[in-house]
Amino acid sequence: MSQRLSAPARREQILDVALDVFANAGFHGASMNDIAEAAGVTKPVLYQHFDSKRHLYQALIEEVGNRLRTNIDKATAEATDGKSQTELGFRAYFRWVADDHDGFRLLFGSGSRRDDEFNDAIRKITAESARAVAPLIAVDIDESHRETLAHAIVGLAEGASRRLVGLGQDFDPDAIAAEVSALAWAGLRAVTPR
Amino acid sequence: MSQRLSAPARREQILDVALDVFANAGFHGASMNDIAEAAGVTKPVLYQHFDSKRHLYQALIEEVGNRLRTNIDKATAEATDGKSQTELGFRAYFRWVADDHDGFRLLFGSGSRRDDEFNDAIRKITAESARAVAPLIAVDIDESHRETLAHAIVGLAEGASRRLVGLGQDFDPDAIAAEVSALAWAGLRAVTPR
DNA sequence: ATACTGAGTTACCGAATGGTAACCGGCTCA
DNA sequence: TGAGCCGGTTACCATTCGGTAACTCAGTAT
Repeated sequence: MSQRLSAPARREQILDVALDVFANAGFHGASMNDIAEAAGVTKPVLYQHFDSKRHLYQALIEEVGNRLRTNIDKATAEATDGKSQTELGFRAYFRWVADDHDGFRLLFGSGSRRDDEFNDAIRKITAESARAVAPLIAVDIDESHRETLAHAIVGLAEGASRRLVGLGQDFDPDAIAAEVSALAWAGLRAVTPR
Repeated sequence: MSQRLSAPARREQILDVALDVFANAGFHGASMNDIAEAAGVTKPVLYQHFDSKRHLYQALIEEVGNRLRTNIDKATAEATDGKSQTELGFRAYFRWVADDHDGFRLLFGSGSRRDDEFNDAIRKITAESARAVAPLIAVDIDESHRETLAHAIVGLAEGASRRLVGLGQDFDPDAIAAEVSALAWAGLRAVTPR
């Protein structure tokens, strides 16, 4: 049945397959047997590459998080002003969502947030996005409120994406990004000092 | 140890205690024994009031969802124009979050989204919020995009709340609501027909 | 030929957990 | 006073699932 693969190749394949399985069934809903079967091997093989189910899951969160981070960083690096930074950031975000539905569901789908260890990893990811957003609020405002608003903006993208992914259909990320970023930018400009 | 309660009283107490336990440990992380112990009874008592663990959880989602819905509906009923509708809606939302941390975490914390059945229940709740938001986008725009933007706005509140609840401290819901609703309203006004 | 390497399998264990059958004991009312 | 209602308990079962020890077997280098 199963092709014999080199260790690194098998590891990659397992990560690939596990993302699919976890995204669809969740951490608790997916058993190691399920993943092994989907990968065309047996359980002990998984344990040759990952110490535990948790480690496998954590590795996935890490990897998917990196993909997201990298995409956004690359996209916004070119921007000079806040407005285009906003536009490019959202575009990168929605493009990522559009072609990594499984990744989105793994991180934000969720069920990952239930576990303290996983939740921390995911919070780190959203916190990074928020840190990129915070400076776009130009007005003088309480630091803690600025952080909260930044997280709200991140939630904006998440809320839209959850629906889009939930619909199951493909969507045009650039079109969505244009509208959402327009909303976000206008909103950010409207924040006033108290 | 355990006080002898009437059936309806016990049922209420179980719901109360279960919300606490589930909110903190998640659906899978909390065992029926945990809940029974927290309620000061034994497992079979739970099964006298709820058919299964899932039914108990579902009942909680339903109840918490109703509280949220009711609060928002009551608050926005008095509003005449879109702007104050937005303000009052967000204020009701954040007030609910502020005094029902456990409820918020149960619905959006989450882990509830992992299960199809639970996810549907929660989607229904956010979809209702979105339906209230959608008419605030006055411009002529594709219906599906309008829906997506409405969900984005709901995500706005969720994103802010998740951070606030995550910090573990109490917060002033009205202050947050003022800022977030200002952001949302300005953002909604900025959506342009394509 | 032989011995080694390393990917993969079979078969199993132990713990946790959802759920249930059978029983208990105090209160109330005829 | 005794029957029965009802809230509650003890003790148990069945199953799932993470994790592991021991083994197989093909290729390869000597």
